[in-house]
Amino acid sequence: MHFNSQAGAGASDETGRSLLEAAGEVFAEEGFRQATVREICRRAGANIAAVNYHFGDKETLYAEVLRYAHQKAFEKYPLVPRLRAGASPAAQLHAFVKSFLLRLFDQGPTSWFGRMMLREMIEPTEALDHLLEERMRPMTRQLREIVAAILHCGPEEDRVRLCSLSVVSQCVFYHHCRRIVSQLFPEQPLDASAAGVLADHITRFSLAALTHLPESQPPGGRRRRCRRNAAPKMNP
Amino acid sequence: MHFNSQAGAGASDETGRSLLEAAGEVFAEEGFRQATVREICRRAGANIAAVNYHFGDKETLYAEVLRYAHQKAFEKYPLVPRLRAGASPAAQLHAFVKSFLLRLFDQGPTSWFGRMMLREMIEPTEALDHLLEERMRPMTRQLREIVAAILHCGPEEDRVRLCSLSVVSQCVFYHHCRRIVSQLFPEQPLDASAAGVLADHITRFSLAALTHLPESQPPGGRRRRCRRNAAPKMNP
Amino acid sequence: MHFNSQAGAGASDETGRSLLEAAGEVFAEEGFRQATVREICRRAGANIAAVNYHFGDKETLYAEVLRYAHQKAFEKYPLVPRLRAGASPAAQLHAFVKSFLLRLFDQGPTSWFGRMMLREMIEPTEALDHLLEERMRPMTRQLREIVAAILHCGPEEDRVRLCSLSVVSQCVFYHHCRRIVSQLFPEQPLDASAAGVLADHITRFSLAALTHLPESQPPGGRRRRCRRNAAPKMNP
Amino acid sequence: MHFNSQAGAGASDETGRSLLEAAGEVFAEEGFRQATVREICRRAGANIAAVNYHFGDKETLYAEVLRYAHQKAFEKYPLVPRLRAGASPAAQLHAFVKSFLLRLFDQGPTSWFGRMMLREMIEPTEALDHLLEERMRPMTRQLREIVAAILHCGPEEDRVRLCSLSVVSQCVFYHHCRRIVSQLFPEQPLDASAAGVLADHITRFSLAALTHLPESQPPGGRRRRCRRNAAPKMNP
DNA sequence: TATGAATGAGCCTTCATTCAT
DNA sequence: AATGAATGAAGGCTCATTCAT
Repeated sequence: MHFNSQAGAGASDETGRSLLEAAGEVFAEEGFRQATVREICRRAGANIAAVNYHFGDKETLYAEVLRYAHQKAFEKYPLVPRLRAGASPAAQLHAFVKSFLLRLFDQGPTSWFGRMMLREMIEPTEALDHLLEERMRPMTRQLREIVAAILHCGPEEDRVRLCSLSVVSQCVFYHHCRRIVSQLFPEQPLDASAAGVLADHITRFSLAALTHLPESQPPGGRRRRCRRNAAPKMNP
Repeated sequence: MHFNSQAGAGASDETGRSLLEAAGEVFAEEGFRQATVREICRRAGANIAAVNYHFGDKETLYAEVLRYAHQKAFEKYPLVPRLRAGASPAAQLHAFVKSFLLRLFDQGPTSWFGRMMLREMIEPTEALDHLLEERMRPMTRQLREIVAAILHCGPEEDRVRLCSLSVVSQCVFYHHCRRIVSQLFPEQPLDASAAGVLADHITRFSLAALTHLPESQPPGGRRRRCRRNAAPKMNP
Repeated sequence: MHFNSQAGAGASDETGRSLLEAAGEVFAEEGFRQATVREICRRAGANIAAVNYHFGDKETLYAEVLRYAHQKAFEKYPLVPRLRAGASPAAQLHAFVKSFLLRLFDQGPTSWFGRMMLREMIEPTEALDHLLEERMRPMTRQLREIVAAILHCGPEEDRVRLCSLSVVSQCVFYHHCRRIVSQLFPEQPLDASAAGVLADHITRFSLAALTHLPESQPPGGRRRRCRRNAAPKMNP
Repeated sequence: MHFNSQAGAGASDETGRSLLEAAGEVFAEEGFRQATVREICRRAGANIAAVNYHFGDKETLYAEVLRYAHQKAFEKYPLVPRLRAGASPAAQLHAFVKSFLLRLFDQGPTSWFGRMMLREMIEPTEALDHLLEERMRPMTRQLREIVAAILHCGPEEDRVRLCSLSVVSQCVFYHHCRRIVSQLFPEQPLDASAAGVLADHITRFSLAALTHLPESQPPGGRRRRCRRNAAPKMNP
């Protein structure tokens, strides 16, 4: 754990672990810049100099925490939920959305990831780069494949990307805008217990969209069955 | 402009205006807490004490800027775009989404509002309360009415709320996660010029969903017109 | 009133007078250093620059206020209360003490003097010098004469000075230590209404002392009537 | 010494002690509000942040200094000076007055207490409350008992309180008004070396008063032994 | 191996004063 | 004759970091 020590370190990783846990809480609550080393050490029951001693500096600690948080979240809610072989794309989408939401709405240490990512989205840190390429890209790939399967087209088409983002956006939104949504719609539950209901809605909404989306440039042979409503005249 | 003076103030107001503009930039970039009065004054070409003189304190300045930013954004892209009388709900939805996106993706002073709201969502300020109730609620009301018209039901139903949020979530997302999306999908343009394309997609996606949404959890006997795709078996 | 203007000034001394009154309050409450020009101007309903305009600077204003306060206090409670010709020294002492106390315990503008002097005693200002020599010395002279008359000796003797200070000390004390005395002895009234009672006690106490004070070096001929108690053996 | 650490602290404590000493000087000179942390740190040879680190904030430091100053003053000049058993009330009074004066007129660290109390009297701090109740009340109690013994009455009578205050007032006065007295009476020595002379005078003056004080407002028939001087006609 | 002590930059705010009008 | 605007120094305090032990 000690940033100077050789791999394997000493017997007692205890302080380092306490710092990691405490830092998870504080970074999730305050973000990188507003979090203070003092508060982290206080919660970890460690000396004020412990962060610098164990991790070098605040930034390195943050990167470590982000990785740790990601690992925890994806350990509990894996990227690829175990589906029976041959699960339908619709079922896969539902599983994807639900695990996505659970990751964000879970409480305790698991929640650090979602809350830290929130901050990263509007104020990226160097620490994000690695995570994005190594960890996030597979997730987007998976979603694109599910969406492509539903759309019956290749995963690289533009509309697949746009539709994937539309799906993700709904998942992220309920977490991201939780506080404002709660104030504007007090009747809308937004805690962990609501993840199921939200997942159902998001999946249903997205499936309805995906399965009835008019093709931008109708390729010709492909026909939509529910023609009546599917092609809105936007500027009547 | 002076925080002690009555409305009407003096002739010039120049410094106060400079501060407001500079503060808009800085608050949008840094958020309330991380923004520093020093930087604001520096950019405004004003003395370090100017904020205190003109606005009393940092918090009041922030509230003033938020109000100013909101006004600018909604002046340029009004809440209710002028539609021909009797415009179809679909057209109204498209207009709503497009002006929503333009507000967020516009550059210069108009962009402050969206960026400040971003921060407010994860770290609300007292200044938000008033804005939320007075300014945001009408917007949500408008959207609910549009969605309700498409769904052929009353605006207070749960699914109207959920669907409205699904629409908004897509608009917000492209702005909120702009940086991450840009990195994961470099091919996806996300600047102001893309607002049209995004608005088209979001509207098309949402309309497809709204017009084909199963009315609720299919109780079993209920049959959808477009049976094949519309009622996914989520856990096959 | 204007520090630049010729004697006679303009027609409207109004702002200057307001400043003087407001400054009296503030200086009495806060002392010279802690009083702020802002607060003075605020209370006077004047512009922030009014003090500098009318008086040059804070220090000059303070000196002006001190003189003004002294004048007010001694106008209301003159140094030499009108006594019938040939009043006994005891009666004169009582009158001196009482007017001294009234000056200190009076409320409203008259109280400024006592409260400002309080501050001057522990943190003298240049403004004090003039007042001390021109105004205070006559008062001490008067008291010395009264005390000397009671002691049947010349006003320049050491014991006259010491006894005068003992008298004054009691008057000053109840005002100076008002807050602490009030907390330690809540049953002791210390407002303006108590001035009479306090004056009676102080006079009685001091007269008893003065009339029975053992002479440091008993001059021989002079005999004390009440010998028994008057010469305490301090180190038995 | 560190404000977070338990009593016992580290080995050195050197800076904390330096701060305490420097703060004693500065607070005695300037009072709480006008004293600056910067100046304290400068005199202590410590960093500007040292006060915050060692004491948390200026206010806590002040409270600590007040306690420290009190302790120093009463260590050197204890409340109850060692009197031979069965010392006469007069001797006790003299001892009380003398130690009181020595505490005030002593120089160096011992003088902080008196000078800080001076400020507290006209501008009490929260730090005073505790000191007043815990430390000052015993002193007033002691004096009341001495005075009561001289007056041959119970310590709770009104005149005991008034006379006690008359005694204390003289002690306090020479310290409190030192500067003004020195200017008006340059011949009056008021440094530590004068404490003996002043104590003698105050004791003699007070004893004379106490032993010859008319028992109350002479109701008319009541006759004093020393009729000639003791019952002044205050308004002849 | 680990820490209490200390650092100096920087935070927001308030101050008496000055300046252009 | 008078003022609103602006100034720069200084206020207490917090910060991540470093250092000697």
